[in-house]
Amino acid sequence: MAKPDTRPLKDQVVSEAFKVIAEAGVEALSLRAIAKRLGVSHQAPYKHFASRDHILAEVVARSFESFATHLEARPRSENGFEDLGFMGRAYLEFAMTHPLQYRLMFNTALPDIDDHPKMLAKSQRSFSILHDRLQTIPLSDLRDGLDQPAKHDAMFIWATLHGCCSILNSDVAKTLPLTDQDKADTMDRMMRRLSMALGALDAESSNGKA
Amino acid sequence: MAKPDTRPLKDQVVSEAFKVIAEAGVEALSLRAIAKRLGVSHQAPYKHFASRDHILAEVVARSFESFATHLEARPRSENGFEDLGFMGRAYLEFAMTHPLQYRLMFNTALPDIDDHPKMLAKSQRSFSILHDRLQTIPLSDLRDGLDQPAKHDAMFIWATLHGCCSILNSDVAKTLPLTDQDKADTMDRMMRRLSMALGALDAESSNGKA
DNA sequence: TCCGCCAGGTTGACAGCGTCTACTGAATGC
DNA sequence: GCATTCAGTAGACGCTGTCAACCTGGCGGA
Repeated sequence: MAKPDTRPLKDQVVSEAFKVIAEAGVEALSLRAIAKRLGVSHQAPYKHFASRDHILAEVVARSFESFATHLEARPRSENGFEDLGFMGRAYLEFAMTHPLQYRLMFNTALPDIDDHPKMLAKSQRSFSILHDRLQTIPLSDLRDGLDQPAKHDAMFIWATLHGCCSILNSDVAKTLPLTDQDKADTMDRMMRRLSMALGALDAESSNGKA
Repeated sequence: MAKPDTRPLKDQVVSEAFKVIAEAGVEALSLRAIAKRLGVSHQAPYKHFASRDHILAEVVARSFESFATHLEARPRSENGFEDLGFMGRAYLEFAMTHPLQYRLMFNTALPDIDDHPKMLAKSQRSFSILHDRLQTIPLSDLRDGLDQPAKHDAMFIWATLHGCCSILNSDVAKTLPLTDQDKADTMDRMMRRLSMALGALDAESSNGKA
């Protein structure tokens, strides 16, 4: 027997929306369905949120928060490259275990950021975790004369990680004959190639961990 | 004065849907709006498509087709690595000039593939262009014992390219202070890091083209 | 020539959606 | 004790995709 939820309706709405999106994706989010499930009229949520987008922004912000928390909670290492590897693993882990939440954050047409400063702040924090970590790691110099190498390398690493899980979780991947083992292998190889790209691993010296 | 479109309604519907998606994204696709714009009743398209998803699948298939065509039309090189580089450029080029179409193919919840074999075939062709090209290039051996290295390396390259333009075009990127120059720089650096990852470029020898 | 079929168009209806407006009742402040 | 404000309800509007019934012009066969 479920105990009745005594939290303010505002919190209940966000929780319920979060649950719906995690289970069925953002397309399935319906204000009226949520209101019905919470046992209130279809207009009640409007007393707490100006529009559907405002609820969505709240869920997105919350998703970024738990994503950042997951990254911070990775195993730590004194060795910068190893630590970066842990972060990469944590990134992939989150994306593969929370695919719809991940898709919501990175693959969706989000509400206008100007209207939702909280969402903006939470999303920026996720990127700065990666960027800050990179600052203290001696990556191989590419001598391409860019003035903010850490920023571009952060983008590169992010892009690779994102691309990997985004593709593996995408509908397009379903069009390819990929087993779960294939996916795991792809992630492993990607992590090794990533190490090579950053100058942390030679082709010759690699038959195990990065 | 626009000449009246004399093609079968079926073609007109697909063209119009394609146009809407390229201009305003898949969320803006409305059957009734299309019918109105074509000057027919809202039910007319149903004589040619079983549902909205069937129209969508047609547009997706067409998008994959033009994507593959764009990849095939890249400048060619006898040098395998250079040719791969051209392909990467062509990939980024398409994604940056057709952002909504790209997003449709790779970042959208697509119609069920089992119901749309044509869409499936067109999407597989895009991947096989990359995969086939890789087969004849001597990439650095990672000695990780995977039995289909080309497949996993194709996934890696695809993931990196996809991640790059997916992120640069995503709404999340708008939350970061990125100028157009930054984006171009990120793409350049990514292409160089990609070369390094594949063993085609040393850190020391790189201050120009890959 | 007439009949029937049928592909391709029409109109009308339905449920679901987000959102606007108006109303109600309870709590709060002066 | 009255006014204001907050939280929730109820109904309507226009939009969506989809189902059903109806109409119509052209074609094939008798």
